[in-house]
Amino acid sequence: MKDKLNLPKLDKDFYLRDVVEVSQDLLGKTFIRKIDQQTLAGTIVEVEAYDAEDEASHSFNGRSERNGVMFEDGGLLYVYFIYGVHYCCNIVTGKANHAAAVLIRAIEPLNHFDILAQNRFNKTFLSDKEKINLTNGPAKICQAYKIGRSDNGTNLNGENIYILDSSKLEKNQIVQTTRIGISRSKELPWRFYIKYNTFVSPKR
DNA sequence: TACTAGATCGGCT
DNA sequence: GCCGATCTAGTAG
Repeated sequence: MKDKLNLPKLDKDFYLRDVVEVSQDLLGKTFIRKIDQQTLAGTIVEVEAYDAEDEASHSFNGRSERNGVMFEDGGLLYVYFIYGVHYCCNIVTGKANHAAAVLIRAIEPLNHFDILAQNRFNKTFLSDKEKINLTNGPAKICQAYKIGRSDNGTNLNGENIYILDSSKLEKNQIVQTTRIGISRSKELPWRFYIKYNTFVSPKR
């Protein structure tokens, strides 16, 4: 566990690549969120890619106040607010003006379960169902790890939020499917998750 | 287990 | 006005 947190950060070049490549390579990597003097860590277990020429992407209709971060160089956090209730968190990829990002859909917590539980359910003793429900969806992650509007645009080479490098998963550990919860470009197979992982989001 | 509604903001036509 | 890269609680079966 300690060892796992001492790995180097992913460098900027990692993020400057094609969004579908980056999304798959993010699976199994360790996400770090420092807040209130604590280092919260979790493994990325489910992602979706959203590309520039992709009708389901927020960037499809051009740059705006909201999606501006997507048009920057890769390696930034894009946080958006949706349904009047939830935040979702993305990793910006590719070079500037190629607006693409990876939606982080599920994380397997590695430490500080009590803090995550407090953030999500306002209590620290959870049922088995609640334990799974901590971080098995994009908005749940943001609630558990306290990611919100003010984190939009955070540079992942900084000290606040970043992702650690580790060896790439084998292809046979990754499942590829269509994306969830969208109405356009439903046919694109750009959702990826770690096979058999308990924290992959439930089907809707 | 399966479906449905409600929450409730802000971006965009 | 409309509706969304969601989640939860409720009801019915």
